[in-house]
Amino acid sequence: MPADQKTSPTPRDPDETRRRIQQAAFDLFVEKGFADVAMREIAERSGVTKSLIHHHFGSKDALWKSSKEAAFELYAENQRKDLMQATSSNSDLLRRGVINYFQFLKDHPEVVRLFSWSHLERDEYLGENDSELVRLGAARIREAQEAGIFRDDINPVHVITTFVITCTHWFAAHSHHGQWDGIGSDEDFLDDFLNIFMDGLKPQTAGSA
Amino acid sequence: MPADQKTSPTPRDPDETRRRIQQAAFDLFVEKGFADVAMREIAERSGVTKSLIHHHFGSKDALWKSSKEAAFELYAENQRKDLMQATSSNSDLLRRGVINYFQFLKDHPEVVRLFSWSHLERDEYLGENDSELVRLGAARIREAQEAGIFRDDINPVHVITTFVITCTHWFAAHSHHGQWDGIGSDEDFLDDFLNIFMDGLKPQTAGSA
DNA sequence: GCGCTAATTGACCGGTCGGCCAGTTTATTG
DNA sequence: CAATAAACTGGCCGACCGGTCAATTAGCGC
Repeated sequence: MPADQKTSPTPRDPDETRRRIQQAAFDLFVEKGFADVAMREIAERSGVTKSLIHHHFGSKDALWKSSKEAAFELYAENQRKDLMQATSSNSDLLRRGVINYFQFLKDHPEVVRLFSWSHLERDEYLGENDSELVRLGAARIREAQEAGIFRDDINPVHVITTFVITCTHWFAAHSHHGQWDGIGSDEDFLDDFLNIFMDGLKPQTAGSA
Repeated sequence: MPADQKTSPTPRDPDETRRRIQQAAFDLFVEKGFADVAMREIAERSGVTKSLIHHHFGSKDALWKSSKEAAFELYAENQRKDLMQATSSNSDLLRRGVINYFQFLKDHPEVVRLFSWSHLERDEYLGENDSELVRLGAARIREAQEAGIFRDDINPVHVITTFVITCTHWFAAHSHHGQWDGIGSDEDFLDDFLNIFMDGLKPQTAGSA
């Protein structure tokens, strides 16, 4: 045959194929959620036949689960690193934790979105897995309370919850509320939030209303 | 009469029919989002044929839009009422606003969920509509800052954003994080959040870190 | 009563869904 | 160089998707 030989017909590489399928599925799930993604789309985007996806992953559900695992792995790795490296208890520790968490979410919007989909679909996978992280964080807060660094009339879990919620939802909300009049950049918001939050956590000087 | 006669074959009531379709659609959209709801389900749940839904609403999209409008109407009514009734600027005003907002979300979890779906689907309907409310709220904060009630080194919009985000996401997150070790009730969390938040908003006494 | 409009139905459309299966092609390996 | 397993393909399946349409039925003014 003339010029257009197929440059070695098909250099097979199952690992790479698997990876590309996984990636395509991940991107689509992040964008549209589980229900609105078709196997055909995943096949098309990864340049592979639908059958091959079933060969590698078995089902759409398995692919979805695999995507959640990938996202959670990213998330958990970051959080564990941050929680473990801390040795002493002081006010800056929490501040740095919040900044780190905030930055992670900013760098990984796809994780935020995938988690949101998963939660709305009443998936329990994430809730089961991150409770360990919350427990670790709450323990740190409690230490700081006992050391007199933070006020001790607050449930430590609620401190964690507040900052996790605020950071996460800031990014989840960012796209659609982005045009709110006078809203600032990510950094501006983080500054303001930290100022309120950290000052509100200071031990109170008795005579507060 | 012998119990099970059909009580006049079909007592037509188009308004009631419309209402039932609307309600069934709303409930299903809240539960599963737009993509995962089938017209056939809506028909079945409202005890009506699929064709009749098209007769009354035209299309699935129209039904979806109608659901969003209904949810937003509930939401906006509550918010407007709260923002309008305020006449003077003081610290308790914001506190009461937060409590009211929190209570509304607690009473209307379906609104929270529908908004979440809508946002994830990158719908701009809500963002366009609630910016007015945010502007009003931010103006109130600014007044309080100018009156020396709140610290003035914070962007008022970020104050609104923080409390809206936290309240909303508390309920959005509530179901899946409900089992976090040591997490408290809605009221406990609101108390703790308000304590941190309101104290953090107090004017700072110069020498703060 | 009569006729018109609107409510309501069931059958049906083309298209897409996730999944399956019977093959073909490639790499490995003995 | 066979033989075997795995990677990969195209075609097909029944189920379901949102939407349409012609036909029936009920309400309502005259």
